[in-house]
Amino acid sequence: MARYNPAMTAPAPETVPTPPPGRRERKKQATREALLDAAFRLFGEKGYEATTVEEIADAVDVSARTFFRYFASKEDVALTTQEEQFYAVLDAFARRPPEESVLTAIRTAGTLLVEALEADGRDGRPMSRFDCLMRLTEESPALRAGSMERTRRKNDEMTRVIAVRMGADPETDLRPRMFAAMASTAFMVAAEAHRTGLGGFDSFADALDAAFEVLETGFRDY
Amino acid sequence: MARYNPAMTAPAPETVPTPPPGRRERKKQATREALLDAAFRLFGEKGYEATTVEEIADAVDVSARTFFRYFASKEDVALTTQEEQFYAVLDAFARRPPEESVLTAIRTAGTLLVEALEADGRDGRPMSRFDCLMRLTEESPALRAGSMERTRRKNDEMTRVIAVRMGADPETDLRPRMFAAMASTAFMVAAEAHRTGLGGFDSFADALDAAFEVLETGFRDY
DNA sequence: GCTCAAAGTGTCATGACGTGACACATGTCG
DNA sequence: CGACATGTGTCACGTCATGACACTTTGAGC
Repeated sequence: MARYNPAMTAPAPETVPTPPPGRRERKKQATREALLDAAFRLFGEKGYEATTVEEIADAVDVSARTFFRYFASKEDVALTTQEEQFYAVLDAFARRPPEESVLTAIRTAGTLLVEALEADGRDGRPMSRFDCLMRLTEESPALRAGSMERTRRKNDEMTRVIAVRMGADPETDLRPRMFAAMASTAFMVAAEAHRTGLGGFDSFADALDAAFEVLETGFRDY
Repeated sequence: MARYNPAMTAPAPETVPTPPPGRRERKKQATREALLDAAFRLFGEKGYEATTVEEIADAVDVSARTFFRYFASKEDVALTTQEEQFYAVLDAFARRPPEESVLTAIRTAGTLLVEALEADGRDGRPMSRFDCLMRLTEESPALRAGSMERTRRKNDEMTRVIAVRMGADPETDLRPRMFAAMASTAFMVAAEAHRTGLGGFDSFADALDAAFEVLETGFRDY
């Protein structure tokens, strides 16, 4: 497993679809970011359940109603980050060299990304959203539930990409879907192991690697 | 689980822990059952989200406050059934002959139970809670989320039982936990396939068998 | 049978999440 | 500037969930 991170994504050179964002759009983005920041700061200080939407909105000096125009729910503001991370993994997976097996490609893509995220949180930074979310997910069953449901929905997309690599039809062949779900399972078990200290892994990346190793070895011979 | 079908489990001959349930206890059980019945009837008629706790309580002629003394939440009343089914599988798994592999034992236990549940729903019965719950879970993301989170929590118990069969230490060895999670995954993917018609399985049991077959075959060679 | 304590229930109040309606203000563009 | 679109605040409402307290039923002991 590669241990460091070779320049991951060369963002596809898009055909300048950037109509210079006007003041309105900029303000919107600023508000959104401010809400995210306030939310994670408060979540970190008081916990997820104990933080109310009103507090988040107040911290940014907008009405609670406005909060809900940016995020569908309190859960949403917490899990948006995770959603982005999922797409990062999906993207990295799709870019792995085609000669890699499905499992190897997912494993590599996932591990590299997690390592990058973890490195990001070090060097005295207050606490990355990644780490914060990890703690929140440990603390709140409701959030965990939401997180899993989102993962499940995203698995449709993962399934399609896997099916392409396998040359299988995801509508009739259960394997792509099962593989996607099994990979998600590896992530979730690794997260749980890391959060709760189970297995004594030093990092999420280590736990994830161990989880994938189990997938690699298989289930049959026990 | 069957609405009737008295004592499918030969209850371990316990040392007469049955202090003849008095009128109080009987009334409580009756209320609980009535709430469950009303809930599933309304859920079936109007859907999960559209049914309010007040309606359920009214249907049984108790206050909404009382409802919450029987069930922690609306979700709870819907998923209690599933919880029982989980324990049925866990129990059946634990009773499989010790020479069976972990995977075979889970697969057999799960498939047998699902077949029994499905058979239960046939022959003109209105609609078993099993089927109803399947539909609800399809319809409501919130319920699905809750269902998965509960499954995840239950996996701790499954992990322990698997660890025993493997002779492994669940605190340091990730495998039992991963196997438990993978088995749950098989159930969830099968349920999804069955609900959405994906793969064209005639029954949940068929879908489940196919999902387990993927686990059996493994992930490595694709 | 009577009394008393425990357990179950109803009522009221409260708080948080989430949404619809409508008016206001702030930007965007001709 | 003026017209229009878009974002925001305010108000009202419905639902879930919980705490507090009082009232009733039930079970147990005498």
